[in-house]
Amino acid sequence: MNLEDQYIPQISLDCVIFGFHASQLKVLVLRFKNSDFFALPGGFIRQDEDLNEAAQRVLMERTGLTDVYLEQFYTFGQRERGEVRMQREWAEVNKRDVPQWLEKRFISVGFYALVDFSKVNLTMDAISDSCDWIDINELPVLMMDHTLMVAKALETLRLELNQKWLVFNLLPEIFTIAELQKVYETILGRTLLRTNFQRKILSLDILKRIEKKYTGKAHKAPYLYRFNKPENEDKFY
Amino acid sequence: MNLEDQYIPQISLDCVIFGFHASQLKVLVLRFKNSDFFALPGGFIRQDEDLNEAAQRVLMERTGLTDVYLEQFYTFGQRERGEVRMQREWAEVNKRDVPQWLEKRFISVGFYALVDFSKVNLTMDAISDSCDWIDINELPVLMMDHTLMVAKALETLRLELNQKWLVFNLLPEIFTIAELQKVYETILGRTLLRTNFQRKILSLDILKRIEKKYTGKAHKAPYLYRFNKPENEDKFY
DNA sequence: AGCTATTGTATCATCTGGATACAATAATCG
DNA sequence: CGATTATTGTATCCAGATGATACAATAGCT
Repeated sequence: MNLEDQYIPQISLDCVIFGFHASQLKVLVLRFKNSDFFALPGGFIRQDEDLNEAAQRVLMERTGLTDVYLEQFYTFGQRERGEVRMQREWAEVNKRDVPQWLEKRFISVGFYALVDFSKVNLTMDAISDSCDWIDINELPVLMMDHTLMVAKALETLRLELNQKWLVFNLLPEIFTIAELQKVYETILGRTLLRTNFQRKILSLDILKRIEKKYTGKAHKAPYLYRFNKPENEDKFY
Repeated sequence: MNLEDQYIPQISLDCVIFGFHASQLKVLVLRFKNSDFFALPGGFIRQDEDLNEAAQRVLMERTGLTDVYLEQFYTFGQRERGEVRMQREWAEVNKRDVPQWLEKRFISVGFYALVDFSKVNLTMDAISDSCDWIDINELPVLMMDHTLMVAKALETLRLELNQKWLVFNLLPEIFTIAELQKVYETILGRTLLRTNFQRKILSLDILKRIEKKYTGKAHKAPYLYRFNKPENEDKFY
């Protein structure tokens, strides 16, 4: 069975995978073998597969992640997204032919994912030789329109931040309010007043207080919390 | 030149076109020749054409509309969107063969458009024999997943309503605050307090008061306004 | 034991939005 | 022709949310 029969031609998907670590918002970026080409993890859609399922599969195959918060944010359909040239350059470097199937123009559906950094166990695939978390403010130049994709994904994330309970996907099960606040601040790109943030978050009645945290630091220990999803999803903020 | 060379295979796009008239939010729906099949206006993407341009073109070709507020809202990639069956049924009714090209599974990018009802001059295409504005609450059963598309488009519209200056695309150049309020109410699906709506809208500093309206009605005449887009797009609501 | 950095909570002022009141006014009706 | 009616424009009161500041509690350090 050839590629054309197995996958839908001229459509791809790419994933902007967000993680949070050391007070920084990070994106998972692949580096192609024997090259300085960086790209987002992406893949194709099988003929007998739902688009959204394909995204889950691609994410799994290329990064080992499963059960991830994953959502479409935009479909990139520029005539000249740059793939062909880039693919060729990469193929030259690697002394391989680009399959004819890949020569054509592609339309790519962009997904963004939110993952718990601490749970990620990266697996490498055949073409990429490194796969790293990179601070959103220190991204290298990415292949094709992938830089635009990250920008657009972040924009969507900011917009949806206060519409859905997204942030908790970026945190471990248990966390402090200070950590939670840091996530908000990093995504929004601005600082928030600690006391008011605390009041607001607690008033939402979505956090379950667990116990005191042993910090080992020379100051009062904060409480630990767990996200407690409310039954009534209707109202928000 | 055959279809396969001209258009990207297995990708389509569909448009949910919103208009406002007689205090109702309406959607433009096509009815196929010799059938009871209703569908959204849609089309395909040329090999040498941007996705978003294709949407503008399709809109133009099928409805005569140009310069329209048009935006992606979701990409529909269910394995079984129902096209094949529906296409066949329609083809049978019309004693025509479905081109092989169309037999395959399609992924469709959904766009929504906001148009000034008063400016629309509908033109019919070859396959549809009627093209009507239908109240969003009185839609017939639509082909494939188009009913879902309308629902998702409306959801997006509601979300973006307070993020961007969308509503004014649905109104003529000049309007009263009462008319503006009616648009908000219809989209949001609930009534708003007149006095507070007026205060809020005027405080945003986006309306230019023109003159008094001669109504011919037995009561105080309202002012007319024009939308005055602010330079600073940053802050909103 | 006192110091320091941080946390948890209270409080005050300000802003925003819901609700009500009321004067202004353009036609119509008696 | 003045009273009536429906609607518009604006003011005001009140409750709840948010911004800003104050301060006591506390875990480890010196």
